[in-house]
Order: sequence, then structure tokens, then C-alpha cells
Amino acid sequence: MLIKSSETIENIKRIFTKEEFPAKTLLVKENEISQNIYYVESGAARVWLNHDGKEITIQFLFEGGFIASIESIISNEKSWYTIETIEPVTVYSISTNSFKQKMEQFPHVREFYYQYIQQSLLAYQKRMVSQIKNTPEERYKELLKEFPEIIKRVPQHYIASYLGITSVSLSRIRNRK
Amino acid sequence: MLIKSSETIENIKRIFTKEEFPAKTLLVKENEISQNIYYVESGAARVWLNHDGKEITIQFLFEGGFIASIESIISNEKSWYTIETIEPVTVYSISTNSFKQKMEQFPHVREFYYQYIQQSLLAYQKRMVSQIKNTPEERYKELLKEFPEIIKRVPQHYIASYLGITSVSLSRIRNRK
DNA sequence: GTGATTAATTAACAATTGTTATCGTCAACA
DNA sequence: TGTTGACGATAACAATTGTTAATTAATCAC
Repeated sequence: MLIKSSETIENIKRIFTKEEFPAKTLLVKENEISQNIYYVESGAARVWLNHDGKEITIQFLFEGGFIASIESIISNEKSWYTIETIEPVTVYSISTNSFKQKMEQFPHVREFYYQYIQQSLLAYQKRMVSQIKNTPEERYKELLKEFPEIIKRVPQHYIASYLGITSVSLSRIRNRK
Repeated sequence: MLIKSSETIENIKRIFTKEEFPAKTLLVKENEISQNIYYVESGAARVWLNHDGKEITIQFLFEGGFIASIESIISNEKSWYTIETIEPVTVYSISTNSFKQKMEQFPHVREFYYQYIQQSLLAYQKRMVSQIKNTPEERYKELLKEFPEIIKRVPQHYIASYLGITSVSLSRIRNRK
């Protein structure tokens, strides 16, 4: 989810701490409780998890997004996935505990958080429905239409697993007709 | 999401209105703004949408669940789907507007709503990941293990589209030793 | 209960995807 | 510069799913 309001961004920057990381940094690790939340100012990251020894990429994050294990925030669970930078990033970070304190203290932080959660819910629901009703080829075309940015910036084999197919199959889809 | 706290259920019953509907009643209609929220006391419903003339079932709802177009509540959009009872149901209903007023008035209603949204988010995320990383056969086995209730109570062709496959394919999977 | 409708199984075939392996390209790096 | 490793394209074949149609089973309505 992208943050539109520059006022909100300024507020975030005030309470978060600026940090930089090179590509291939693990900011969240699968099976560990995630201690931090990052607002991405520049760069890109991918969310992935291990499945039978294979890395399954389930999401991409760019400027304006947040890097966090949402299940760690919501219910203190260990993260279901790893979040790894795929480009050098500049982020603003805060510890999950501090963030929860800010939520208690400031209604506008709480409000912002719940707006974010609601928008994320709609996004996940939409993507789940797309997985159910569309073929891999249709999902690729949808991605091309709605998020061409992703296809430009991200290696193809990550996109393949994001779509739920192999890189071989994605290569075929791209070269069909 | 099931509601565990009986105190919460009692509160819901106080501000909602009891109603009964036969099977095959449309409680929410695709492309219409949903005006009501229903708490299911007994019975079952399915969430479906039209895709190239075919009905795609994306979710099931049972006792303890809520029937609502979450996108209508969150952003006043027209519903992406239809919600239809598949068994006679007893529900407690409230208009979306009244519910929003109650949220403003009563912190515990607001709190309950956000807890519900957060749990739903995790559930959608989990299901999206399952669609990406598992084969149809694996998804069927997962459903059998985690929600055997669904398989017992729901016609098979609805389950097939819930899993993102045809009813023919599900029949084959079930009879595959 | 009986006929009509809907649901589930099965078969045959087409289309798609997965798997494994090879090859060419490119970028990183010593 | 040369080597290594990562990435993407392609080929061959296996496995799975989709499609259509026919048959049986179950359910619904009167």
C-alpha cells in the first residue's frame, strides 16, 4: 500500500529512524519474531518463504510500502516468511514495541495503522480471488496491466513464483504468440 | 473467523436484529453496495462471484461468522461478490450505517471490529500463500485436515471452485488412491 | 412416489504446466 | 581477462488439469 499523504510521511519520519541496507539484506527472518517495522523510502524488497527447499516469493515491496511481519505485530507469532532487499534500500525503522506504544499514545497513529490494515485486507482478498479464478496466463497479463513496475524491476523467476508457477512456465507464457 | 467470547456475542445480539432466511437467499449482491451486516447464529452461506458466466465460490460462512461485503464497509465500494445462503440461516443483522455509528460511539465495538479485520487479514494471507505454493491436490488435503466441516457440509462443486479447480478435477483428486 | 433437475463420476482428448537438462547471455569479481 | 554464477530461453517428456460428453446417483418439487 502506498502512502499518499505527505503529512503522514513526515510524521512517520519523525518517529522512525533512518537506515540504509545493501541488496540481499534480510530485514525479517522466517520463524523469528520480527522486532522492527520499516517504511521504505527507496529501493525494493521481496517477501519469500521456504517450501520443500524452494524459495517461494509471495510479495514485492517498493517505495512507500512497509516491511514487517504483520503476524508478529497482530499476534506475536513467529514470521511466516523472510523479507529480503533486492535493491539497496533507504528505510525508516521503528521497533514493533515502540510502534505499539505510539499507537496507544497517538490516535492518529492508531488510525493510520487500521487504515493500512484494511487496505491490505482488500489487497490480499483481491489477490486470493485472482489466484482462484484466473489462469497463470491471465494472472501474468493482469500483473502486466496493473503493476508494470514490478515486471520492469524484478527478476523474472521471482515473478514466476509470485504468480504460483515455475520460471519455465512463465518464460513460455511470455513468448506465446 | 469464529467469535469465542460469549460476552461479545451477547453484545452483538443486543444491537443486532434477529432474522431468518431460507436456503438460496441472496444476502449480499455483486455490484450493489451492501447495506447490512449479518452475524450467523446457525446455518451456512457461500460467497461467490461471476467470472465469464461461471459462478466462482471463494468462501464459506458458518455459525459464528459474519456475512458482509467488507469492501462496502471499508470503502463504500459496490460488493465484489454475492453472498448466498446454502442452508436456512438464523442471523442477527444490523445496517452498515448503524454499525458505523456504534463503532463511533462504543470503543469496544470499534475494538471488536479491528480485531476481526486483523484476523481476517491473516486468514486471507494464509489462503493466498496456499494458492501460490500448493498444488490443487495439496490444497484439498489441507482443507480436509484443517476444515473437515466444510467438506462435510458443502456440495463438492462449490469446494472445487473454492480450491480454484473444476469439479471434474476435484472428483479425480478424491478418487486418486 | 414419481418425474425432473442437479450433482458426481468416468472417459477421451486437448491444453497447460511441471520437471529436468542444455545452452547462451550477462554481470560480478578476482 | 577469464572464470564463475545467476538468469532466461528452449526442448523433450511426464503429469496434471481443462473441456466436453455420457452415465449414474442423489435431491427437489409437485
